This record gives sequence, C-alpha cells and structure tokens, in this order.
Amino acid sequence: MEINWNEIENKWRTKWKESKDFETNPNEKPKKFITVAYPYPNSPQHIGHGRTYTLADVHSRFYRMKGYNVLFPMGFHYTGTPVLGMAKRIQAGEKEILDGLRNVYHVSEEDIKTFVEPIKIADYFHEEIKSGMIEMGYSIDWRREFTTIVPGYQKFVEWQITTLKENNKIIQGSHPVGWCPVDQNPVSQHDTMGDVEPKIDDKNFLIKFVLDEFIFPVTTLRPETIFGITNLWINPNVLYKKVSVDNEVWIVSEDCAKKIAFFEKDVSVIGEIPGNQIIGKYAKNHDGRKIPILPAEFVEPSMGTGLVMSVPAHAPKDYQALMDLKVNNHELASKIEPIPIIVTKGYGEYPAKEICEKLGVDNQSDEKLEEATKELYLKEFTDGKLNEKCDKFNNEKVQFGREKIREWLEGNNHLEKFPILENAPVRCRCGAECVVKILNNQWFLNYGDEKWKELARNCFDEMNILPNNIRTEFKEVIDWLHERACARQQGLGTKLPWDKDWIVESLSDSVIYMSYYTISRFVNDGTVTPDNLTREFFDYVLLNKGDVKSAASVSNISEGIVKMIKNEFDYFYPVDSRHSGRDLVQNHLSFFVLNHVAIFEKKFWPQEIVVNGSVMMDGVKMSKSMGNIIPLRTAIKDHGADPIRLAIISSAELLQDADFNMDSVSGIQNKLESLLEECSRLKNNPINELEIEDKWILSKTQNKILEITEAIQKMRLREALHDILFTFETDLNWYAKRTQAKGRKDVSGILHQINSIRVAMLSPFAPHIAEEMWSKLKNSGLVSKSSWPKYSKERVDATAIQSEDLLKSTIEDITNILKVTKISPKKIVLYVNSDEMKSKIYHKMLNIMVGGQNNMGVVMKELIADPQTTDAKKMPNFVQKTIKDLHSESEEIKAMKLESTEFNEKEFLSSELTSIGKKEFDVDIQVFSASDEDIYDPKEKAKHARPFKPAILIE
RNA sequence: GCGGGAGUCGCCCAGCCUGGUCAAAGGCGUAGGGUUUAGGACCCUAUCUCUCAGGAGUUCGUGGGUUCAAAUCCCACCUCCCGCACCA
Repeated sequence: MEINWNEIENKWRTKWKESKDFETNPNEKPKKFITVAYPYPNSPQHIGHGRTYTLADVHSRFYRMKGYNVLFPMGFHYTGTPVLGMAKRIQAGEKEILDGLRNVYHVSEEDIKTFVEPIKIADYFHEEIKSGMIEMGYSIDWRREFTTIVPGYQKFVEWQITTLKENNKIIQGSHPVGWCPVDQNPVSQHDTMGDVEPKIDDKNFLIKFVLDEFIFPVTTLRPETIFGITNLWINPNVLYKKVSVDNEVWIVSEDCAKKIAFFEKDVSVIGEIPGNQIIGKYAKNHDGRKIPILPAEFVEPSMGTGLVMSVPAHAPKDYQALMDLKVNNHELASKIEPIPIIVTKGYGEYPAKEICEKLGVDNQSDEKLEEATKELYLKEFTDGKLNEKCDKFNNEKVQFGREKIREWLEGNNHLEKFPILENAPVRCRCGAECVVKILNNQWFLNYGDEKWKELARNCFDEMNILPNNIRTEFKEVIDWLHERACARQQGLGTKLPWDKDWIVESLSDSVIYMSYYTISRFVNDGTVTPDNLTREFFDYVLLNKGDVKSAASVSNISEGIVKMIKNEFDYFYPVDSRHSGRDLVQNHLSFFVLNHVAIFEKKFWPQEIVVNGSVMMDGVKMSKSMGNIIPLRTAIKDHGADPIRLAIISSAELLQDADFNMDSVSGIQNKLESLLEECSRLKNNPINELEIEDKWILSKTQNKILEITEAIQKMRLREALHDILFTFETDLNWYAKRTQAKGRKDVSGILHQINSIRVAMLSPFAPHIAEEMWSKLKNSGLVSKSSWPKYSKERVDATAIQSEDLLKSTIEDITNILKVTKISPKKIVLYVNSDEMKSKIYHKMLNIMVGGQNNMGVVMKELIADPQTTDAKKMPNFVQKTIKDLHSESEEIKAMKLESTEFNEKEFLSSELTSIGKKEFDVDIQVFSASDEDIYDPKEKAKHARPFKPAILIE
C-alpha cells in the first residue's frame, strides 16, 4: 500500500487545529510546562534543528495522554547580530551568501531583495521555521508566540535586567574585545572577512622595568620567569618610540604604541630613540636588580612591546642569542650565566641548553628554535616545579605558581594584561585590520559570585537532568563560570534601561523568558497592551511583590486582569522540562538556571533539563559548505513528517549524535505502511475464551506497556520506539506461529486490542499516521486525545509466560540437537520430569536463586538445611545442572515461575507442542511422563528429565 | 592546560548508571535458499572457534584489582573526539 503522507498528515493536522487541542489554559488537571530553546531565525530549520523540537513534542504528547494539562509554547529569538552581518553581505552582493539563499534555501529573488534590512531576514525565516514546525505536527500553543523584539517582550527584559541589577548581579568592568578601528565597533565572526572569529589571547602579559626616567616594558607568556632573568633584549635595527602613557613614559615599538592606544589609556608619542642607543644600559627589575640590555635580532617590533626579557636557562631562543653573543666575544654577554629556576623531570640544570643541543640548533635564526621552544614550554608548564630562586614561590608547580606570581606582580604594579589577537591578522568586512580593544564600561553578569553559584548548585541538586550523566558537566560549568558581558553595542534587542548605549546581549535576554509565555497570550489577544506591563505589574505577577491594587492602578488595568494573569503564571510555573541541544550546556542552560535562582523564589525554579546531541548526515556533520543540509520542509514534502520524526528519534539515544540517513527513513516508511495495512484488516470481533497463547501475548503486551512507559519517562525515546515498532513484532510473530499451527481463526479481536494499544503508544512519536491507524481500527475519537495504556499487574498471567517459555526452549533444544547431529527426524519423543522430590528441590532452588544467588555451595547448604529438600545431597548432579538452567534464565521468568500456580508439564506439552512441533519439524511428537507405565524409552533418556527441561529422544 | 566524552564479535552501533537474563540487540556487509522476464525490491536461514545430543572454549582498547560472578564496579595506562566564552 502506497501512503500519501502529505495528504494524511494534512488531514489530521486540520482536525487538531479545528479542535484547538493544543491551546492550553489553566484548569483543574495537573500541568506540565514543557519548553524548548526558541530558534534564531537566520536560516530555515534543517533536520538537525528538528531533533530538539521533535523530542520535546513527543514528551508533550506523551504527558497529554497521561492526563496532564500540557503547555508547549514557542517563540522566536530575534536578538543578536548575525542577521546584521547577513544584511551587510547581501547589500554588498556577496556571491557566496546569495547562492546559498537561492540554491540551498530556495528563497525567491523578490524576498532576497528585501533582505538588505536585517529584520526582513528574521521575519522571513521566522515564518519559514514556523510553517515547518506546523508541518512536523508539533503540538504547540501558537497563541502565545512572540519575537524578542516586540514591545511586550522588551518590557519584560527591561524588568528582568533591572531586577538583576537591583539584586546586585550586574557589575561594570573592563573587558577585551575584537575591534574595528574604522567602524569603531566590536567585531564578531559575522563582521569579519572569511567569517573568522577574532580570538583573544589574554594569557599574555606586560612586565615593567625601569630605565632612567623611562618605563621599559616587555611582554611575556611566562611571568614566573622573571626570577631567571639575566638580561633584556632589544632589536638594534629598530627605531623605538618614547610614548607618554597616562602619567608614565614608555619606550616601545611603534606597533606597540598603536595597540596600547586601544587599551583605554591616554597615549601620545613624544619622541623616538634608536634601539642601538639603548644597548649596554641597565634597567631595574621588580626587586631593584640591575639588568643589562643586550642586542638580539630575533626580537620583532610587531610582537608585544617590541622588547623582550631573556631567560636563557629556560627559553631556547634566549639561550641561543646569548651563545651567539659569546661566540663574538661580546664583553657584557660573556659575564652572563643562565639562572635556572624550574626543575623538570627528564631535564638537567639548563633545560634550554639541553634541548638546543639535542635538536642541533646552530644560531638564533635557526627554525628548529620554534620547535624547541614549544616542546620545552609545554613540558615545563605541565611537569615543572619552581626552585628556591623563586623566593616565596619555591616548590610551587609551574601551572599554579605562574598564576600566583602574576597576581603578586600585578598587585605591585609591575605587571599588566596585554591581550593580543591570537589569529591576527583578522580583517573587518570594511577592510581594516582588527585590533584588541579594552572596554572599561562593559556591563557584566557576575556569574563568578560564589553565593550565586551555590544557589545554582542547590537548584541542580534537586533538578531532574536527562540523561543524568551530564549532571557533572553542569557542575563543572558552574564552577568555571565567571563574569560574563551581558550587553553589547550593536544588534537587535532591548536597550539597557539605565544605559541606552548598550543592548542586552542575546544570551542574557533569553534566560527566564519562559515565564513570559504565561503573559504573552494576553498581550497577543489585546487583553493588555505593552504599556500596561509596568515594573509593578511584573513584580506582582512574577514575584508576588506588592499588592494587586497598586499593581493594577499603576499599570492602568483592572485588578481582575492582573489576578487572571498571575493565576496563569502561578498555575504553569515552574518549567517542568527544558529541552535543548548539548551545545547549550555551557551557556544557555546554565544561565537559565542561574538567572532563575537569582530572580524567582524556590518554588518556581526549573524542575528538569533534557539535553540532546546533534544530528549527522550520513555520518558527517551537517554544514552549509558540505552542501549536505536538508531543509526540514523539503524533507517533509519528500518523505512525510512522521517518517522524519521517527528517523530522527530512532537513530540515537538522547546524548548521542544521531546519524540521519535516507535508508532508515524508507525502512520506517515500510514499517508504518505494513502496520497501517494490518490495522485496516483487523476487526474488533468479540473475544472468546482465552487460550494459553492468548493469555501469553496479552501478558507480554502488559510488560511492553510497562517498559515503554518507563523508557519514555526517562526520555529514552529510541528504546521506547524500538520496542513499539520492532520488539513487539517478535512476540507477535511467535503468537502468529502458534495460532496458525493450531489453525485458529478467532484471533482478530485480540490482535485488534493489542494493536490499539500499540498505536496509542506510537501516537506521540508519529502522531499523524497513528491517527490514521486509529481510525482504521475504527476506534472512536482521536488517538492523541485517548489515554495512555495503563499497565496492570493483574493482567499478567505468570503461568502463561512460563509455559510459553517452556515451549520455546523445548523447541530450541530440539532445533539445537538437529543442528548438531544433522539428522532428519522421523520421530521425536519427550519425557517430562515426574519425580516429586526433583520438583520440590527445583522450587526451593528457585526461592534461593531468585535474588541472584547461584553459588553451588550456598544453594546446597540451604537445600540440606530444609528437611523437605535435604535429599538434595543425594543428587548433586541434578542440583548443579539445575543451577545452570536457572542461571541462564532471566530474573523475570524466575519470578514468574515462583509466582505461578501448579503447572502440569505433560498436559501442556502434549496439547500445545504437538501442533507447533508438527509445523516446525514435520513429525509427530510424543510426550511421556518419566513414570508412565507405557513409556517408550529405548535409550533410557527419561531419567535425565528435569523440571522445565524435558529429556528428548530423536530418531 | 582545564573540563567533558568515547574505544564492543568484518563495518556502524546497543548494552555499562542498577554486576548474573551476555557469545552480547539492531542495522549494513557476506553466504545459501525463496520470489521475480531482468534490474531492483522483498522474505527465510546462517554469520567468534570447536562439537554427529541440547555442550565446551576464547572474546567487549591494554594491564591490574574487587567479587562466588565483570563488557558492566575500582585503579593505572594507551588512543581518539569535543568545548574553553561575550558568540547564536
């Protein structure tokens, strides 16, 4: 049967829409508030984006069927800069981006023309993404939709950021950023040529020496080496500048003078001095020692200050430069000996000397020096220890000592940060070369605050995190977080209420917005206007601060409306489940928790976080440049929404990266088609007296309900789906075999019942086709509104399960013998145990072993201790073999056997095995009890029979 | 460096949290059979080694340990992947 997916899906979507099933208001039922990180609309969503939303939708639909009042809303995050960069590139007519829009995203020329305006881009993709979400069948309450630049939301963010500031969570400070000197703006990846992120290295430092009336600053990555300094290097061929910096005068290279002008310092060049005029002078270090200044050509004026300090014991370049001078009998240099300050395993006193000799370095322009430097720096950093020359830092490991020395020097005004562009040169789109600028008036959220962190930890401790093994990662993130800039100078968004030069940064205006979903529907339907959303209003509704009277009067709305909105918030909050991709663990999800604990009282703290991995396409990462992006809507059109949903879910468990491929989609299509076909065939006939296999399959169905429900609760959707679609099939196949062998024609009613349960459980995963199946089964109403199948232990028939199990294992044994012996059977005879003592011992052993005990000694001891079974010591062989039998059985079966009532093996096998055995092996099967008078037992097999393990004779 | 994660029977990948149901699911590949005018698609069977009686042996990166029992817990080591910020 060919399925027209789009047609079926459309049909059911219309039904859902008409019945307003997903529009959720407070009612008397328990609620679940499930949210997903809203999308940033600068491209259509592809299959990868679909994953998080699909998982959340399954989650929502599941709880809806479980009887909860589920709110699943959606918004759109316009805040940020990427569309600005896009608009600029489109304005400039850049071929790459235009081709992408045309060929990958299929945007019409007309629409592209409007894209010179950033908001038009966002608007376009907003609609595009929304359509895709609807087509995927997401059960979203669209009445609550908003974008982050609508006035109501901005009011909310203003309130949020003001509240944070008043709670002392926001501080001002300095921060280095990538900066375009021409545009006078910070640059991010989207603003640069080739889309490179300007990387700032802030592990670079400037150390001040004093040379007469001047400051002689050098730059270094290793502040700890000041203890091993022997001299300073200057390039004799460079013309240095005398520069007034605040109230000091520095000698630096011209390049450096330009850089520090962006460090919020007062900088002006007041003179110059050739490098060779400084050679031979002395500069004083932090403890007043006089350090000679020597010439070295490797010193580059573009690096740092253009001046370098020399640590010949540990820096290969310094060592080699010193050697070069000594070879030329430089007078000053010949008196200098390296001062070792770090002890490292595997190296002697002078590591730099050793490594230069090992690599065969010739002179200071030797390329091998780079390699030597890299190797030694790393080794000394990871393994090295500071020695007694380092004064109070003696014995510190370099990794920790470096930081301490830095702090100490900085405290004494001998050291400053000197951030550099790690991946220079980075060019702005305007063509200018970017620099590092230090902003002194940047606003930060003070995530480094220990008290704040502690609150967040409390929240995490009580929160459900799925999968749980990502919990440690959150702990680490909280430990590691520190101040984070929360405002920037460009992009879409909300202005800082107290400093209108700044816009609230996009990761800071998206942390507690879930609460706004409880308000947005009243803004959207006109109950309130953005002007009504005053501070007093939010304080009352969200924080229960103040009283309804003044909140209403200040906001200029009725008390009834304020109460109604507060009621809505109180009903839906807190967030019961927050879904997001794993890439947001380090930022959004952690900020989400931090901001909630900073603003809301404890009962409104988030309850659960669900994190999922990303999606690969045929085993490789999806990327525009690879051209392997499939827009979600295209995929839906080609394959149907449900097959895509299932393919995404079935390809990986939560945190795993899912590998999406078209083979699995068509496999799923086939599966669903045959299931639909079966549903059309099944009649809801009355069910007659149940036979043993009926009881078995119904019991199995109960077990499946239990397993699947538990799996979904843990968001192990892949496992659940797999059970619904495939594992179920194994049991149904066995059932079919059994009923066919018996020639039964009356099973349609039972299969109808089982498949109804199956379809109901499939419904959250593949909602459209499940509706279709449900209607083909002629069940009433919508399956999405039916209730989730309930597990009841009473409906599990332990005897049926153990007897079917006996049947299966007996057939397996016969097959096994046939396989090994390669004989074709003419006659099969079974002998079941009839020894009462064996049965008694067997039961006793079940009792002993059901908890997992399987030690022969222990089992035997317990058997002998019981007078009923003390005879067990006469048959150790039997006990040992039985231990093996039971050992290889599942706990579930063991428990079943223990539970089940008296069971007659012979009767069961002779009535049931004959039919199925005939079908399987095409011979008649005879069953004897070992004690039967008329037994046919030419090979004396009967005595080997054990309970649930009949002896077998094949001729 | 700091932090997180992974290494499973030809390949991909489940199992590990909660030890025994594990020679270890599923998919691909391969082999044999069926169906088909052919290609394709589909169905059945087999797929660590040995074994003519339902059995035995050796496996889950390497080496140790805990335990009656380890793919699963602990320790060490090797290899690989990812994140480190003001960016959504």
